[in-house]
Amino acid sequence: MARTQGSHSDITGPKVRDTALRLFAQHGYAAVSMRQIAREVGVQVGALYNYTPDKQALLFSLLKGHMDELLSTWEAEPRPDGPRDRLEAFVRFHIRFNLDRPQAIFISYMELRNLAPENFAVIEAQRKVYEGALEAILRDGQSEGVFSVPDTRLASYALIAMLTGVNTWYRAGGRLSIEEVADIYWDMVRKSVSAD
Amino acid sequence: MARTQGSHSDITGPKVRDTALRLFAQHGYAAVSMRQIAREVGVQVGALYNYTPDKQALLFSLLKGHMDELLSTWEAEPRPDGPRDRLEAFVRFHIRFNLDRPQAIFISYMELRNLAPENFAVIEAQRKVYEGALEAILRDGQSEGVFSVPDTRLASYALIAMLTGVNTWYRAGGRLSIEEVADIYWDMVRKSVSAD
DNA sequence: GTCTATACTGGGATAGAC
DNA sequence: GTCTATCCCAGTATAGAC
Repeated sequence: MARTQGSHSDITGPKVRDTALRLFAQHGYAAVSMRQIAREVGVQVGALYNYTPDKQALLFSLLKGHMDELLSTWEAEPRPDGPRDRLEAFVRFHIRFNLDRPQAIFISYMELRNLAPENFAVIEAQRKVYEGALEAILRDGQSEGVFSVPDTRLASYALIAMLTGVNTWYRAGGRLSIEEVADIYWDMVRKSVSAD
Repeated sequence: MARTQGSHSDITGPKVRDTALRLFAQHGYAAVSMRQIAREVGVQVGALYNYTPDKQALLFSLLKGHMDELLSTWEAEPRPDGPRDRLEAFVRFHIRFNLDRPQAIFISYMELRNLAPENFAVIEAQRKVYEGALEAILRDGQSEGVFSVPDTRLASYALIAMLTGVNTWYRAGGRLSIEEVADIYWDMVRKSVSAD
């Protein structure tokens, strides 16, 4: 049946989020106006406020949705036995997950400072949970004698930064597939913690 | 002798740059207004335009000055013999240089997209020169058999990201000195390329 | 749910007096 | 070199008709 003319909440809603994500990633939250989002969605500015109370809530919703997905996807991953295989699983998961959603990753790193303090606290706590998973793997491996890491905290920071950096240069259709990239990074990570 | 009242170009000029650097790093280029800069400098808005033709030129000037300093300081560093020692020198230089000027480093990574295209091209070219220095070291070490790196290009990206990541967590007065941090990172870097 | 119209605030930049 | 005043445009957000 035909809908009431002008009623498109199931189309416009996602479109607002997709457009905002794309524009925030491209130009930055502060540089993107609600007018611009509306224009690219194909509605008038006022209509946006049916989908978000304000611009800040839109940013927070995008980041929160992304972090929720990151944590739940990671927790649903198979959990191999032993720190060595778990580290490899983390490396491959992180690269794959990040390269699959470059825009969300980008704003998750770039737009943290544009979150209101209470929103920032929520995202920051989720980030710590995720990074804590890596540090736990390193700690286990260290105490089991499978890894040799001078400082597990620093090592987790170093490895996260290294892995996340893939997004700054990787372009789909380049000379390497995601799997090949993951192989190369895993080789460096493995050696850096003296595994195997 | 007393200067003409209200004439402070030698004080105000640097103050404008310092203030802009600090505010851009803290809130982001797009989120900072010329009015805000003027307020914190202690002048009226109109006075700012004695020191920069516009806001964009102010950002570019900060980034350009930073990149110039990076390249000239690196080129003035002692250049040890052999890829292994040159890599160590690069690692320690990068960490020290970056931790010494966190704000400039921060905007150099975050505000690239807010540069006008012609300005972006200039900064990007300088960045490639710097990163090329690391890749050259890796290539030399690989061909001399001192390193084992599956892909020197990727390895240079990976290492740069890892080293630059120090700035996201390091705080002066924390439990580790800059030298201790550099020791730990050098240990991981060295192992990741199978040196020694 | 979307539109048009508008309130209100703040943006970058300039002119001209001192 | 700085100030005051101002131009012009854009921002977020809301009200009320359809």
